[in-house]
Amino acid sequence: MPAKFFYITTPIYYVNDVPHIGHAYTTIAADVMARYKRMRGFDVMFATGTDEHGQKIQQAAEKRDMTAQQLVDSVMVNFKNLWKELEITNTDFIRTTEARHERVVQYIFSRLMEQGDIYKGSYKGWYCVPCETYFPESQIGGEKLCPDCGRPLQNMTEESYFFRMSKYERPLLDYYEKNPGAILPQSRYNEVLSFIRSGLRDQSISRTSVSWGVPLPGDERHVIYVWFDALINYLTVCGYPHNGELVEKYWPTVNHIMAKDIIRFHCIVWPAMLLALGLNPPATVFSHGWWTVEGEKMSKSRGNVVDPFEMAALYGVDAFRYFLMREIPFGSDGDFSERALVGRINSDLANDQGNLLNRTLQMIDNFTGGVVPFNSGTVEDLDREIRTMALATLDSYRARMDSYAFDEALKEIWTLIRRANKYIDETMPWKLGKEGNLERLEPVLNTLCETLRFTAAMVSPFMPGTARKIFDQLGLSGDPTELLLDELEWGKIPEGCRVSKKAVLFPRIDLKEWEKKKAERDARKGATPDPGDHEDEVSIDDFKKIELRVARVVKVEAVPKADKLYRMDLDLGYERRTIVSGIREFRAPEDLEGRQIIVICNLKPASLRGVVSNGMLLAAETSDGKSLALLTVDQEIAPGSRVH
RNA sequence: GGCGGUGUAGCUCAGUUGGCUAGAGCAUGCGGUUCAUACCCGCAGUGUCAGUGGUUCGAUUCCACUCACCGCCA
Repeated sequence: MPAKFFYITTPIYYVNDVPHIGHAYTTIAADVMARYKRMRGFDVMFATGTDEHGQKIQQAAEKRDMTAQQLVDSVMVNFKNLWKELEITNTDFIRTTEARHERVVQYIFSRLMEQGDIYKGSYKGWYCVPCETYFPESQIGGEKLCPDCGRPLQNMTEESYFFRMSKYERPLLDYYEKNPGAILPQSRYNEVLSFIRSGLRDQSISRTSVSWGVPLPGDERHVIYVWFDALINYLTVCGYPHNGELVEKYWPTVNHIMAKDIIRFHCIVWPAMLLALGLNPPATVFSHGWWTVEGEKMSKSRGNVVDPFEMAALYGVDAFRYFLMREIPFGSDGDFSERALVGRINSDLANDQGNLLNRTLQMIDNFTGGVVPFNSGTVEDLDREIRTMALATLDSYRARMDSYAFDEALKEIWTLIRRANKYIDETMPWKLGKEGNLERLEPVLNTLCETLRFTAAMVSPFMPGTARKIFDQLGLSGDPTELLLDELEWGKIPEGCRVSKKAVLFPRIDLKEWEKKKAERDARKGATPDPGDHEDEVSIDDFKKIELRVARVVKVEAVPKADKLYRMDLDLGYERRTIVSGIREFRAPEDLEGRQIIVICNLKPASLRGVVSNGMLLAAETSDGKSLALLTVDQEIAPGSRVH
């Protein structure tokens, strides 16, 4: 049989960030696919890693008074540890600061330069220094503020090397038109194609303003832009260019998994680079959705970032993995809530799956002396129906897995599990046992054990630990994560297989108790708020530039079509003025009118939802954004008084 | 503004090329069962299938428009 190869990757994660649920999700999905492909007989290469270059890293290191290398060395470990904790079976872990990688980046750059796909030019545009990004005119408006962080943009002209991407517009279109499955889900495919059709421009791939990166061969004033550098990791892992054999085996099969925010690099820039190198574009680029948390966008400033280490510790690695893969279709956005996770644990894992194993084992202990009945008794239609269903489930499971429909694959398994629970009620093995009807009891219990064996096999890419426990308790030898699905046959439980009932797979979580503990955890988290980012030092003169004054709130009304905004009329003594503030969700108008507040008077006016705001009030907000306190004065003072 | 998508049971969603009484899981109510983790099994539901109009013998499914929300546009 000719060997089958499969290469799957996660993005390399930027180390200027602690690992969160988003990283975990991508990597778990890739791991599930990698494990599944191994069980289909593929020789799998599975790579993840860290992106360690770029200006943000450089700046973060300076702030902490360490070298960039020291910083990345220390932070990178968080990712490695998480993957170990989550039982990720990656075969490589690539860091962009490794020599093996930098060599490949420089090789590729030089080669593309030689063949005329890279040229030197200059880049002009509006640049945000902290975000390391140029923004198009269409996104920045008249204020020239960064759409991400709100800070002022700089009009920059920078000497830069360019990748001749425009040249690959037609070849890319040809490729995608011939390979409609190369970008999944389909909605992303459509987006990418319409983007390419609107015309491709050459891509800037170097920076002179940054020093932490791969030096550009032949022009040391430049550093290679992080994205160009980062994408190449996929080839480095594959042994490009020196290990032609490896490239030949794995590269044609490469699947890139990532979140939807970075598809353009993966579906346009990267495939164009590959075409330039004479390599095939990725076989599949799958972009999945984003998780909100308890219905809200996850962000550091809100303080609602989900820590995967914490979730795994609280609920177990398998339950966490199961939830992420089951809760939403791969490709869609979804909401992460601990309550929903607990719901899935109780209903799917404890009641349906865990209980099926538990009650089956108990009956084997009670009625057949702890040994799985073997090839005996009278098999009836009902037993054959279960067998047929298990085999059909295995088929549809494979089809779902092959198309990344993880949630559907799991639903297929659970339909079988529910059927098996019903089968117990239909056959009433406990009654057969008490009656001593072994003729009927034995095939029934055997059918149940076979069903459990099948479900363990199918579930093992998602929940490897659980699959092993099921095998262990059924008394089966071997590792379910290592078996081959295509060789899975019904009726192969060996003679004399002795079960050993142990702790239940998933204990039911008592909701009342859980709520109490959750409240305690939340309270503890609130006690030490996340300080967020700190600002640079300022001089007293800087501070004096900010004109703070006491104002009396005269009138407050909601801004139409804006959930969060108030239009507030203020009395400053020497004048009246209007400001717009985003505190509607925290205070009612009657709680504000008549109060004295602190206002920045010399803030540049800004129009919010069509209302011009001439200043800003001051308020304190917790890092989770859930509560807010207004700044005021501790006794009445003339409106307009200056605050120093 | 341009292109694309979504709107179905209390919640999360499935509904193939238009056709039997519109489905699943969770949650709710009632009944059964006792091997089992107060579990499992059965039954019961509720739906102007976003709205309006059109094509058709027949529309959740096709077409047009309206409303709401979302994605992409370096």
